[in-house]
Amino acid sequence: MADKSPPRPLLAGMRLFTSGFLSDQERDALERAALPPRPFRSGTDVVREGDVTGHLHFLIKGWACRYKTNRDGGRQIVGVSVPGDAANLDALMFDRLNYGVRTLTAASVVAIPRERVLELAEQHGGIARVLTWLALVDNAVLSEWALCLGRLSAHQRLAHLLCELATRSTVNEGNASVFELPLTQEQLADTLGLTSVHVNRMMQQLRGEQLIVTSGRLMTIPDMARLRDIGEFNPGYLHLEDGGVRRTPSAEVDGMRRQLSPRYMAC
Amino acid sequence: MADKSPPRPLLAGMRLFTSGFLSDQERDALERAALPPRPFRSGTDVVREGDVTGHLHFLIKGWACRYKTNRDGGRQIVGVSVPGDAANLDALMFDRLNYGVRTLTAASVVAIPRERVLELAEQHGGIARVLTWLALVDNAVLSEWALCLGRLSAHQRLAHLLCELATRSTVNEGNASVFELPLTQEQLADTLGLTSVHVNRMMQQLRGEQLIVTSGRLMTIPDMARLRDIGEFNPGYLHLEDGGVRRTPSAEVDGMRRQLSPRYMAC
DNA sequence: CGGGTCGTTGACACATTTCAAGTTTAGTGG
DNA sequence: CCACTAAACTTGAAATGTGTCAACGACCCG
Repeated sequence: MADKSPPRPLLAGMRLFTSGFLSDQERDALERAALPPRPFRSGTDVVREGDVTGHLHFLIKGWACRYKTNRDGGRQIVGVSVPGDAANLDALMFDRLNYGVRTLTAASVVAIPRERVLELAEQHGGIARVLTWLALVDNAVLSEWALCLGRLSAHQRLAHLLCELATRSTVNEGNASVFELPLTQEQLADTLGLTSVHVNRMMQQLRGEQLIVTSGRLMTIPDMARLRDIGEFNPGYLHLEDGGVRRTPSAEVDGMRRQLSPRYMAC
Repeated sequence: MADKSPPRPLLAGMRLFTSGFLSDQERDALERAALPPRPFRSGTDVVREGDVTGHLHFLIKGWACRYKTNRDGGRQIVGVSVPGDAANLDALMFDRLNYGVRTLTAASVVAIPRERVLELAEQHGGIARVLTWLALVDNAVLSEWALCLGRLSAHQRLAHLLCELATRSTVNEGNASVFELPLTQEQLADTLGLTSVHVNRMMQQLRGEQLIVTSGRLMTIPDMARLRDIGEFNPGYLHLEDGGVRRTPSAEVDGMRRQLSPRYMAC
């Protein structure tokens, strides 16, 4: 019953919470560590490339992206964050970010001081675990993007990205999908390693094939199955369903068994 | 003083250890959890794409890679592991890997059962922390690769990769670098999102520019600075120097200060 | 009404792929 | 140690996907 009463349901929708790793007590501790939400205009930097930052940023509302630039100004988006996502997990361990974080829409962002998170992770197993889990999910997404960038055609890449964004931003309703896509064609290009001109053409192709229907920012995918097939998109890598390996259930006795057995070869 | 005496210096060279997060006690605990090393021939799968695995794999000797394939057999290498690296951190949290792990040379691999690692992370703050750190480093490398794949020319990409591998595989001696590069041109191509034919041509170009000298598997880079410049390579993202935020030194009092101050805006 | 961002188009240039040989190197068994 | 084979590396010519440049139109917001 101290003086500071934290605004309660700040982090409620965060993937950090919904993934099911945390006890109520752990959620409370994180809520208490969170700073008041901060609003951002669309297209502004939350953190600049190479900044020294002492805070983790979580997206309450709006979209954002991580991006890197090369010498002659080429931009590569290396991550898209939708509401509920962490924007810069790396800040937990690294002083200097090797990417910038920029909003793609107007957004509301909650920061938590890195040191507080590290302390909490030390005290609470669930928090330590969910952080590792989040990092590994980011990893899985980046690996998939590497496959796309390296081995898929422009046509496929665009299909793949649209599938991913549709899947992450909406609850799937049947085989169709409707959602607000805030990325401009140039931003899509920066994500896909293409030119905005070429993204435009590929988008027209997808429209011509009746794979997407657009009206302003609204994107409709009439037949997700077909678009998934084109883009070789399989949502497994997003790990939307799983998560929440809570404690370590039968691990104690199991671990001993495995330790003594020479049958580990069958890993 | 139980019956099982663990082979002691198994993990000694692992980045897990050398990053300086762990106490002696924590190292011991990990050593005890490690299974006996297993030898692999060059070019064999440690874990196949999509396998269910219950073990984390660490490379004691030799090189390996993580790879993914698309529908028509195109392969993309999404990670290269040198001795000391973890090969499949994701196994810590995910039942099914969305990539395969294949040796690039003859190799020796130590496995640790995932459940044991999770238990240990629960009990030891340092272990939890080093795992998160390793995941975030993997992340930083993948982001950099995304930038390369999306926004660098073939010439630059090859230069960049050679710089990275040189940096990771050897101690830097002055401005030159000599190391065994076990990747075939086809494997380089699978890493760079190119064709082996084109990698061949780019390699000849680099040779012609005196940026590299090859003799068999031996790769010599006479002037690292120049090659770094070509490939826009900056080793920061590898996080070879840093690591080892040990406990949370002045964090207690610092954290409080920051919590009360409205100056967090300057993050 | 005016200015700026975003989307669209066309013609052309070029980096990279594809295909289809050839040559060298490394590994294996006799 | 040689012969044999498969894998790795090279080479050239032609095809093509994507980039570049430059312009124009649509739309939004003040």
